[in-house]
Amino acid sequence: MSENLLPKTYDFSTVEERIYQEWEKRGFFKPTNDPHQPGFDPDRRPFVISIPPPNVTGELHLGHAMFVAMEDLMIRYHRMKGIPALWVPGSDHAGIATQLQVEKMLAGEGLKREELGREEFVRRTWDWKHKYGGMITRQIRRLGASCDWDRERFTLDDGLSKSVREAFVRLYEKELIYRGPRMINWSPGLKTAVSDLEVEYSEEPGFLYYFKYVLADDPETFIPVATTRPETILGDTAVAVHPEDERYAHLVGRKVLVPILNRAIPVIADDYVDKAFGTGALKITPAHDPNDYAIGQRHGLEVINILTPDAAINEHGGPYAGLDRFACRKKIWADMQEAGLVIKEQPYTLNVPRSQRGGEIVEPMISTQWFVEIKPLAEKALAAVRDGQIRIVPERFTKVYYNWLENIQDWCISRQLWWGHRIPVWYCDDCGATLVARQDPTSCANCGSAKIRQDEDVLDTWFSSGLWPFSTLGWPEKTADLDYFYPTSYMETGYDILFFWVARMIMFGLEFTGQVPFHTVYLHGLIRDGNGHKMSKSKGNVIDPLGLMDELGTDALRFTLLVGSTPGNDMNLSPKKVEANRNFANKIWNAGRFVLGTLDAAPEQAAAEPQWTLADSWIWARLQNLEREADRLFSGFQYGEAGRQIYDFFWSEFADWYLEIAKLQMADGGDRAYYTAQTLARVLDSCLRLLHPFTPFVTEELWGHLKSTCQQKPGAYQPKEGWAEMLIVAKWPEPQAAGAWEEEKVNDFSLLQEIIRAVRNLRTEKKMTPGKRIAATFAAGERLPLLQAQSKTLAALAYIDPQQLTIVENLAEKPQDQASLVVAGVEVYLPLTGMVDMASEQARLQKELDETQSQIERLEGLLSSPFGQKAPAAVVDKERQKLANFKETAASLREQLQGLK
RNA sequence: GGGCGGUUAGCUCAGUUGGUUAGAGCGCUGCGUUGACAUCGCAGAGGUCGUAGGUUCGAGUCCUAUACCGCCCACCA
Repeated sequence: MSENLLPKTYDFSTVEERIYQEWEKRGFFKPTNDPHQPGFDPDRRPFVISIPPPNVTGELHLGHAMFVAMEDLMIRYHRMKGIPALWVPGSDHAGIATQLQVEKMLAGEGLKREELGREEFVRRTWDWKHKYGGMITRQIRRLGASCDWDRERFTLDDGLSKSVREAFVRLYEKELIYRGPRMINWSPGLKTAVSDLEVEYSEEPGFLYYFKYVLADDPETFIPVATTRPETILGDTAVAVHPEDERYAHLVGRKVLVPILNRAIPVIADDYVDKAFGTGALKITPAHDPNDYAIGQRHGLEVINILTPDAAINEHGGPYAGLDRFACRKKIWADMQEAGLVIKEQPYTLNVPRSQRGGEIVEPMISTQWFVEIKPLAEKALAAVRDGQIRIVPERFTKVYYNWLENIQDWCISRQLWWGHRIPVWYCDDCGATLVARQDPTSCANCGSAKIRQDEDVLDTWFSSGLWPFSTLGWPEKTADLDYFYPTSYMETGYDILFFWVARMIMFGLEFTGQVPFHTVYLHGLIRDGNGHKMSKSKGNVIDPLGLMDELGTDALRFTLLVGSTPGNDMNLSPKKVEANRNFANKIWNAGRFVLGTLDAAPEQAAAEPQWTLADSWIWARLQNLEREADRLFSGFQYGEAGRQIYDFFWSEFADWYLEIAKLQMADGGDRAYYTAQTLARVLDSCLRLLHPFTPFVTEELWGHLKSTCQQKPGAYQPKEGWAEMLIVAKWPEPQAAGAWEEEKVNDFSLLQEIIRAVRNLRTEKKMTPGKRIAATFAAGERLPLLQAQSKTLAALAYIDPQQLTIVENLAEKPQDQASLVVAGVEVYLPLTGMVDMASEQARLQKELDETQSQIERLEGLLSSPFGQKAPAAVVDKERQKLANFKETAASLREQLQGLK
């Protein structure tokens, strides 16, 4: 029993790192058909995933753990199917996040970004990246990620920077990139423009301020106007009313005076105005409101920007210049009150736009920025999903995707940051020319002047991430990798970045490579805490995956994430669940330990052809069924359900039943023991394979022991295709069509289980000397052959003394003073120890009979209803069979009741 | 304003071509430990599947309406 030197409890802490290094060292993370290796076969199609690149600033959170677990499962599954599998890892420079992080670090040294200057700041950010950037990838390795680390990329490395440059220039040359003043979202804290997607709206209490716009030539007459942002009055260039609003019709065309500043502005009429809202008159600030901007365009209004980059009032604000926007709001309102211009203020719920990163209130502002004209790209991206070139899982997200792309606005791609891909545009100070170039120019292509300077801005981080599936494979170079591995297969990520990232990859992929970047988008849900709340540092409910792995093991965490989630649905994670799955890992370990022990004890050869027992056939049939189910569920992306079924099979069927029976069969010795050991090893082997994509470490470790045990022992189990080097590259169990014999074996065994459970139940209920073997009598009727054949198993699992076990077809006389029951037509009698409580025994049987009787009535009703005619014959037969069984049971119960009297 | 998801056992959730007694884990109750595992075993209690209609021989599953919770998009000052 040498193998039982294995520890009684699975100790993941000594296993995980060793196994991971072994996999990596032996090169299993690399695709088996690599274009860089001799013997490469371009016709063997690969399976490819590009990792969603985590931020270099990142620390592992459960969102990362989720996608790593899911993608690793997908990769391992395909790898085991013999498909060359490539998982390209990497990380994202994450412009804003990283810049903020480094600024925070510098602040600790009392330094400011502006004081250091751009060049020095970028240098320090690279230092920071080199120092801490590896942390996230180390943590991803801990999760067991089988990425090809030799192909690891960073969005700001040379190759990817080249891709970004190429993409920008191509779009510019196609006139799909332009620069100009447009309404953008300005983040005053970050001092940069951000895209629409980076703004989040939150409902917050505020006020609606009502005030007077007095006529320029008649101070007694005014138009009442309401606003939520009084400071924007400083930028007003018109007051608008609805054309059909008779209250104000006579004032259209007149001039009114901007409060405090006393600028005269026109009263205009525009359909946009809602007569019913507020006062029905709308102040127009074209520079600081998107709708006002549109109205301003229609009416040729002046655009007055009143804000500085940090959202203080600028020189256009007259006496308020230099004041912060919110200080100005208070001050101007107080001043207006004094001037008698205020009507009232009313509590009002605002929908405040805030920066997704910094959290501060974002200001709509006219600013000169770079944009991608996105409609032409969006159309192709829409078509690719519509015509099925790309499938989104779960399917409902296609609608969301369509909706967004159909209403898409031009994408603001410039950011006023220092960390990122600098916009490849130069301006000539001498001739004013704009130069856009793949190579950094040293002089003006137009006039030859050396006095050129590069645009200060960098690109939105998502611009480079949008290229990720092909830039990581070498694009725009025509590399062997790009040729072979592109388009990739699945894009697996959270639904929260469907627009940010997925849609942009599709647009860019089609635009730059003429192909879809992947054919399937699999979206997982978000991880919430045990109560369904979003995890956040401020709430203090963040669960740290590293802590969970330390405490409960990587396999437990992975299994929890994979099995607890369904596509596109959020999941709540609690440590309790992970603990339960730690127990499962331990169960696998111990079942494995037992099997290894029996293999050692088994004979080295058999004398004859196998005579399979019912249990052998049953477990084999169930395993085949499991393999078919796993295959069906995997191809339908139902990984969670597949995991659950494997779990159930392993624990409730293999461990709870077959292992117990195997102990008996081993005790028989000889051929029985030999073939039992074969079955044990075979089923364990298959289970480890099926489980490996979910729980790679414990299965690999155990499989290693299984392999060496079998290899050392003559006559031991061998997989059909021989032993693979390690489980990670072992063959995935291919499902076989169901054999005709399977159903009968499964039915017979189920019946046996039912009888055993019933006996155990009765023993418990009657409190019959626990742990002691008892006598039993079975009147089996037509089940006689089955029970006789299975008498040993029956006795052992139902704790019956084999010497006192009686199995007959029918009893002439019902035994007296016995507890009895009927199950599936088999009558069971157990001697009652102690006092026979006739009354309670009678009551119990009567209750049984009543229940059976009501089932009979239910089924008779059902069968005489139209169901009997219209339902398929197979379904009806099943019910008829049930009815017959119940009737048989009822008859037996009645006899037993008679016997008691 | 538009769209989506959820509502199933005390708690957290499965349940994908509609098949007739609805499942798991945790928790709970009772019993059990010299041989794979107490991170365990055996047995048990616990649900009119949000509500109201409809389709069907048959609905947790399909349709319609509705309530509550959550999310996304749009951004009426």
